[in-house]
Amino acid sequence: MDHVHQALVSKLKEHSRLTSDDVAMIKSFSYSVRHLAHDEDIIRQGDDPNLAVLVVAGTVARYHLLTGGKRQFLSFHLKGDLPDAQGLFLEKMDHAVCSVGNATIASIPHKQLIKAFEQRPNVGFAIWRETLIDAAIFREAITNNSARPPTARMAHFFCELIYRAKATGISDGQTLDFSVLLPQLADTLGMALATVNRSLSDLREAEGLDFRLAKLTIINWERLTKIGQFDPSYLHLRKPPMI
Amino acid sequence: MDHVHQALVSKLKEHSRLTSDDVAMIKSFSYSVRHLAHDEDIIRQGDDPNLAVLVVAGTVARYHLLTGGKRQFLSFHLKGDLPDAQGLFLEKMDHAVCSVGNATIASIPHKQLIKAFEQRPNVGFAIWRETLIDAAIFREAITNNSARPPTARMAHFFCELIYRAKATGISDGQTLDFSVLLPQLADTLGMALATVNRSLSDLREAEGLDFRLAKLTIINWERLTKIGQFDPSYLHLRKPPMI
DNA sequence: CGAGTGATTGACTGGTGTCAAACCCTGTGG
DNA sequence: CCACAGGGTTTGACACCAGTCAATCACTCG
Repeated sequence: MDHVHQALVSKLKEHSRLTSDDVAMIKSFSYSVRHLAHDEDIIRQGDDPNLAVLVVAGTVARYHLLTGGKRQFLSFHLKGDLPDAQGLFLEKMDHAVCSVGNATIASIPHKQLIKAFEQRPNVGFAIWRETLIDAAIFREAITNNSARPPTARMAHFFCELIYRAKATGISDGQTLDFSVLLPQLADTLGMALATVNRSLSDLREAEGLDFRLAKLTIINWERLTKIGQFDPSYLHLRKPPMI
Repeated sequence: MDHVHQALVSKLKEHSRLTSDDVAMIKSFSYSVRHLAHDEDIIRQGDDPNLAVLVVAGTVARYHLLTGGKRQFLSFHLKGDLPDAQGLFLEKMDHAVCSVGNATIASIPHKQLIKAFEQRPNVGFAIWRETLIDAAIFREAITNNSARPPTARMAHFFCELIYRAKATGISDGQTLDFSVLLPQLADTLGMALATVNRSLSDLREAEGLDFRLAKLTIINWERLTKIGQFDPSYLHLRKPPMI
């Protein structure tokens, strides 16, 4: 099996059971690959795509474009994620998708996916579950950005990120390459650039984590989860990774 | 057709096309009805429900329970909504569901729904679409609570609410009974109670809306959408209502 | 070595949270 | 009929956190 299909199968297996027939169905998907530099738009707000994007390497983000040009980042996606699965059933994109750092994506025609869902409902249910976990992550983001003070908010954000990275096997749970810039972090967490810096140095001094030069390093996981009040149950993983 | 089935069919038709066979399938669902007073929990965080909740009348809310007892409200659901459709495919509830004011709900066994999806994929796709719109609403909430100042945030919140109410036919677009209390509004929008009051009186003075005694009144829709930067396209309705 | 990009720090301000008091309305009971 | 209690709302005073803006620093690349 090539690594594109493998990425998708592994991701779905994080939360769903797949039979060998299900896997065979997934293996039959055709796709085309594309490489991206930093901050390239993959899909724009208002588009009506007929391809589904699968992250193969690197990071991809979703964002709202606001009046005035400001962006609000909504989520970040790692290897195996389908950042625009919603495009399967909703005509117009209500947000955009872009690369964060160098990234590689594969595009799968919607038609093939829909046909697969009709033939093997279980494949559909797995991807449905994927989109539901997506929604759970959004809910957590609402809470994070609305109810937690800056430093806890920052801590929680990185807890989720490294936890998901560890679950998909692209991180050992200690370090992660994550080439987001600080102004983008500000547009993710709903805080000013100065506050991003202040909370990052808070977390450095508290010996929770260190984030600099696009490299995240966990110093003390216990402490970090405590600061960020991080409880991973909302990620609905069948086998939660140990960090 | 009784009004419970009708509520679900109408809701799904807001965004999806259903054949008469699809509708017949939905009509076959059995259910049980329950009446609720204000602020009763319907499902708790951590539950593993085997019934899906359908709002028949009144309002239902979802919320996160935080350490310390504070709540973060995530969304509000009106007639026809399935506030815990995610329970269909995710084992443990990562949030709770409760009533807001008097409400009536119907519960449909998961098994019946899953069987329906297998027999008629199109019914599954319609409910999948429903959950995707749910996710779109969450995304908008992230942006609203993270990127908009208090008054705009409040305006946007009520714009969405009355717009959705109008779409499902339970409001004329001018007034709506909505028995949320101000402290709950604060826990929804991520602001202090004092700020809730300040922005409500801002909107009153700006002649955008009036909200008092659990009754929402739109004074000037144009003005309100402008203040809240409200663009309803994220709700993905086939026939957007005119207000 | 200089330019450029991004990170960091500092001074300042204003908005938002906290807290407490006052208010309003409704329902109840003397 | 009025007094009172209670829940919910509204207002005010005040402190402080977080936003804005500008200057400085660090690093990379030409």
